[in-house]
Amino acid sequence: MEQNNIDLNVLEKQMVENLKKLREMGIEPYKYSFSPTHSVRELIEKKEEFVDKEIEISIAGRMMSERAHGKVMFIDVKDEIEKIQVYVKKDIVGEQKYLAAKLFDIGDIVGVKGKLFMTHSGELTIAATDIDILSKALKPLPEKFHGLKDVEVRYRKRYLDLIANDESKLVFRRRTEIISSIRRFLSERGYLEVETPILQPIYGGAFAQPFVTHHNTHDMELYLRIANELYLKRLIVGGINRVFEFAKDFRNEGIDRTHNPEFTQVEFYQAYADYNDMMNIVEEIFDILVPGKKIVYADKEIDFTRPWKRVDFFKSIEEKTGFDVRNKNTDELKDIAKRLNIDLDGKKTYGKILDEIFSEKVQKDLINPSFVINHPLEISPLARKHREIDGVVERFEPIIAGMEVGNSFSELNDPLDQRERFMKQVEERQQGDAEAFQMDEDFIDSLMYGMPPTGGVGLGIDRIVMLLTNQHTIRDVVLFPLLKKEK
RNA sequence: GCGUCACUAGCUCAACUGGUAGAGCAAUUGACUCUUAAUCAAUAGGUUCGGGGUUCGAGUCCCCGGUGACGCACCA
Repeated sequence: MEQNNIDLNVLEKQMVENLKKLREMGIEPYKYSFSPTHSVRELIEKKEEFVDKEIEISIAGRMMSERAHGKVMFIDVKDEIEKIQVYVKKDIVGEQKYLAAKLFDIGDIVGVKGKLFMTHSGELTIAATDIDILSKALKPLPEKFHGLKDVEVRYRKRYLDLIANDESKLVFRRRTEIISSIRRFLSERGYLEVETPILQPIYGGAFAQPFVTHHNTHDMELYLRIANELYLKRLIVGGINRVFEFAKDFRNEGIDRTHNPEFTQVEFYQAYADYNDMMNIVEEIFDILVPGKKIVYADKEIDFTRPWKRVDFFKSIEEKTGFDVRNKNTDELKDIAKRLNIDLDGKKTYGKILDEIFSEKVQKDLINPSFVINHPLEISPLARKHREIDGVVERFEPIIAGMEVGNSFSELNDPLDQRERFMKQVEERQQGDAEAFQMDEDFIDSLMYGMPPTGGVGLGIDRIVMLLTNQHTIRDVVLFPLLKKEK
């Protein structure tokens, strides 16, 4: 304790000093509980019921600022986002309480009892009959006017960001509302919410490198899931005909504006549906999320009016570039990419080159919500072959503001075809593609018992929240984004 | 992983081509019984991210390291 004091700066010393003085006055600065009669928001909403009435109300919250005037002081108390002014008058609360209140610091958690009135300047205010400290702060808050701007501190100490920046708190409230809306939508349509393993002995369902961990008792390697697709499909086999899960997935990859190593997806599967049905459902979900149809994201207006544009993978490339990239081999694709001035850098595989051409020439310009449909078979090992077009699968990706926000297929339910696709993946893995799939015999086994025709969708929650809150980095919609260790 | 830029008081920011590190808020003391970015007067607060170097002299220039932001790569 004594040693710690050496590190304290002047402000912190002062706050510890105030704590001691309060204890000397017989006031315990860390109370066990307090029962506010109202939230500040309730008082603001129902002020007519209370102003100038003989009704004693109480609130609790954090002291955000203080204006002392001799024998009177004004304190702003904030409980969630809403703030209310408290009028503390020596004549009303008494000498002892007033002296104690003077020892409170900005940042302290206080409980206030009193009656509501309007000041001469028209501000809703509690005339305190009693004010008590509930929890003493020992470090000063960020400055009141400019707030907290240092992005590193905002991410490392999110609590300070939430205290100082209301916009930040609103983003996270909105995030929860979005998740609740989607959950309600799916539940109302008869989808069963389930939980599937995060620790998986074989990972799959997406192209990504996993985080690896170890179970001591069984002495086995486990992977943090990169997707939950293969488990949800097992449940479809089991006769849970509509199923969904909000899942934290983990991918051992780089971090940028749209990628955090752990992120949230909702995946949902519906038996007897195909990808056309699933496109309609995705549109319906956004009907609910964007009731006004239009939003502004990064200064661009985005119109969610249905139906969204369908953009055929190969046709759109041909329209944009004049090149038909179907049925080309890897070398031919490389040549086309070169002629289109696309820098392929490290990209070598067939799928990666195709995807790069698509991203550069088509996807970037898809601002209004669009479904990219009918992807190449080679890059879609879990999607079933298109019913009419050769070489492509029944798959779509919703693209909004140029950003991929999901992925969906008519699910491959032919176990023999699935085994072949896995074999191809295993070959690519052997050729050094670290993101290729592992063989999953247990999953194929489940398909052998018969999976109904099924449509499945995965939606990236973080990116959807970014869009709907106009945030331009995933870190601003994830409460505790991954950062390096300090020091 | 690579490149560019940033890091100064608790917070938000200054400090010209190298020349005594400053302001506002927050804090302390005093005045003030309807203030609200309260006001007035005074006081205190710094390992300029860390380490090394160049120099008479480094917040400023050079090197190494740390953390972050942005871009690139990875994430088909």
